[in-house]
Amino acid sequence: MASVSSDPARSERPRRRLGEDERRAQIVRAALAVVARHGYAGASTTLIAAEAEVSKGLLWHYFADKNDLLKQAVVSTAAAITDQLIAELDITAPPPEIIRRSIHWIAAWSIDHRDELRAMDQISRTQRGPDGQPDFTLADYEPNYAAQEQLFRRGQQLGYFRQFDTRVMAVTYQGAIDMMLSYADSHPDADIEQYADALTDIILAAVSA
Amino acid sequence: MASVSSDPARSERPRRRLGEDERRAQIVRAALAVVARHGYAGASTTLIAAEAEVSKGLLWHYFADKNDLLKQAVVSTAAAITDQLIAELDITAPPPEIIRRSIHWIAAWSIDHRDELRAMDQISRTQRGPDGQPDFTLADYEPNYAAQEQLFRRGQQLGYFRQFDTRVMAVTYQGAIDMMLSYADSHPDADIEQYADALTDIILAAVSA
Amino acid sequence: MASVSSDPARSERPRRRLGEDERRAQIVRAALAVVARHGYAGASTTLIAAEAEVSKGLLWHYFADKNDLLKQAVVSTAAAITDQLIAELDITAPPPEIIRRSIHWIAAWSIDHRDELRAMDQISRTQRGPDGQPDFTLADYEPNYAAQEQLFRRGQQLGYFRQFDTRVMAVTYQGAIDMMLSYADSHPDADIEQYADALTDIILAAVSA
Amino acid sequence: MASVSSDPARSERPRRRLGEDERRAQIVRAALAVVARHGYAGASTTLIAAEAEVSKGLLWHYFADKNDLLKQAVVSTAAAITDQLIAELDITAPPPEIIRRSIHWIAAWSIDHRDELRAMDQISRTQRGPDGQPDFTLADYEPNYAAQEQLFRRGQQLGYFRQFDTRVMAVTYQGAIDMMLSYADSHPDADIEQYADALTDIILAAVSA
DNA sequence: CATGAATGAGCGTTCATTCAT
DNA sequence: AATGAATGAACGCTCATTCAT
Repeated sequence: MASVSSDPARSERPRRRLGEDERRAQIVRAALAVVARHGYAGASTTLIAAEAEVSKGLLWHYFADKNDLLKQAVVSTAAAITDQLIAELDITAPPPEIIRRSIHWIAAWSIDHRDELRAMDQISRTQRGPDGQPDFTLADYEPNYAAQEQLFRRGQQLGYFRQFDTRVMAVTYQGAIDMMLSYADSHPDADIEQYADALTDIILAAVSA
Repeated sequence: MASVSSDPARSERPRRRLGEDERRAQIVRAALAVVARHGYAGASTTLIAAEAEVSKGLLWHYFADKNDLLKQAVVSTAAAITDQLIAELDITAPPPEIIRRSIHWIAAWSIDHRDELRAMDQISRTQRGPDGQPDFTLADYEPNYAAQEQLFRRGQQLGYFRQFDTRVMAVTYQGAIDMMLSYADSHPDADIEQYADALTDIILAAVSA
Repeated sequence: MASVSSDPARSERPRRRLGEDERRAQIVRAALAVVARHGYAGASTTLIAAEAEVSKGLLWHYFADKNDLLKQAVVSTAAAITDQLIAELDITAPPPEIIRRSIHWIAAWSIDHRDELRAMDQISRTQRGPDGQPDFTLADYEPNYAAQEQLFRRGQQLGYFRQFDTRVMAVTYQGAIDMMLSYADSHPDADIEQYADALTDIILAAVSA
Repeated sequence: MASVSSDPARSERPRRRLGEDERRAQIVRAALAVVARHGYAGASTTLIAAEAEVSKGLLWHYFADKNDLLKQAVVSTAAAITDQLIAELDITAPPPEIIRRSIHWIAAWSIDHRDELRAMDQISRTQRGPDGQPDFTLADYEPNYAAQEQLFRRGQQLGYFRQFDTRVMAVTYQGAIDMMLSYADSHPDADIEQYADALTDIILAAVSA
């Protein structure tokens, strides 16, 4: 999914003439790769351009500035992930089952996307605008929280779940998922499937009637 | 907050001489304040020195370099917090009670220490050494995890808690606390006492027999 | 010597684009000029960039760091000088004649290149690497010594010169040349042609059969 | 000659109460040692004060500034060397014999004083005043040159030496001595006695009738 | 007299951004 | 459209010098 495949004569510089969207995607991919490898502070535009095999100046053709590039990298990739998860999920299934499957799907998905996750985490936590204010806040999670709350409320209405504060539960749920990913990232030998099982058990115990 | 009183028209401050520990503490405080306000990337030594009302060069009198300063800021402040919490807690109380009190104590404590928390979070998540590796990792949380696991196991032995994976629960618990603090930070109008109540309810539901 | 001609009232220069080699040469020239004028310790990158009429940052486009710049300045200039001298010399002439001509050629040449000489001398004697060891040592003179020794031995074989320690003589010869240049540098009114005559007399007296 | 000998209770800080001259000498010795070890650029006042086991501020009690300290270090040490050499020499001996003995005495002396020599060389070649002009020039060698010229002229009058330019010869002679010391410094395995023999031979060949 | 904490100017270097080509 | 040479502001850090103690 990440590398070029349709390039027969790959000698020297192939004189790419890509459409605008492919170029943007290529640069975004490079940016995340560099942030994952060198950290937010180490991700210079020089490095990103080199990783994308593109000249430095071209970055400013496609993005207003470095902040804009990294912001778009996070936003577009996060949207893609959410889309994938939703496509994967059977939203008519019982809420406990949806939760179980979500946790496991994310756990499995994260194995092949550690770098993107690491990079997005770094950027969203570190980046600030010229005014010094964070570019990303918990407010950006609102859509996720809302969707999650909706699921919890449906579970409550259907009698699967007991009464609890759905807002706090949604926030806690996101935190639990993030911790699972961080934990898997920093404990490469841990069995993430097993972690997902244990976490599912805990979450369901917290919410079940 | 400025200390000059007897020389309003002089531009030079009178060069105070402080004991080593007070100066270190003063600089550490300034560093955390600046990181909280401007973010990790925006926290320049120039800004930190200005915040501490001290000349820039003095920072290197007390700290080997900027990394060292920020590392010590996190470590020393974290130790102070843990000490306070432990002193506050009655470890002979029933485990569910300990959890309830811990959550509420941290929630209350955080109100007066938002900046320190924000700054410590930023630094510990962002800072990397000269080799590019993070200065702080989840491994630094190990002591916390271990203590928390011990509490959960005691609760299980005493029959308060059901059987569950204490390691995953400990990680999830830390994540839930962090999210509470982040949430309170980004929703200044939210009632954190109420949040703490709801979170206690959820956590205890997850672990209780 | 300033190159702007068509915009006298503008403070910004028009950003010239030069070939790599010209720029390097320009910067090297500026570096030697600044070292000659302000000494090694006084030769800051700020001054060098200003002398080259170039932005400070450009230095790091062409040289790894300041040490690299000054090292290359010495090496490339020394190579150019040696090439010139060799091209000038008739190596089939009798050794005494070669010595006479060398001394006079260098004496004459030095008149127009005082600054380069002064600067190269300073740099080669002063500069140290990050490990604290000198960047240049007498070992770098070995090729010169070897060539000079060869000349003396040829003179001995041909019967022009008496027997003497060619190594010590080569070292002494280089020292005598250096002193001539230093003397000329610090006594601008002295007649260097005459000095060269007197030195030739002394050297030939020392070696002749 | 360099270290303290009359200090019975050397515990902690002996609370030295030295006369002004001893203090100056102590600091001068430390300065030369540090310059020899770390080079001119690496010789900070902090290092020098530490080497002298004296507080940093004390340096400004005894010397106007760092330049003054190093200048005095060179001047006073050079004077001491000259005094020693003169005391050692029998100035009534035949000039060729004086030259022979001088060269050998300096060669022998240098073995035990490499560090002083290295340091003095560095300082005298590198140091510049606030105006950018060298603190030491060949003009400072004038007394040496004058004395040396006098010796040569006496040799000429007595018939030992042929006619030659005594000024150029004096300059060359000093250069030859300096090269011997540099050579010995950078070739620790070379036999300096033998070098001195060979150099004497060359010098005498250059001047003898 | 002696100390070393404190200062501040200046350093070498990095890097996002611009713009001549 | 695309390049990368060139810019300049800001950075972390050093160190001779000062001065409160």
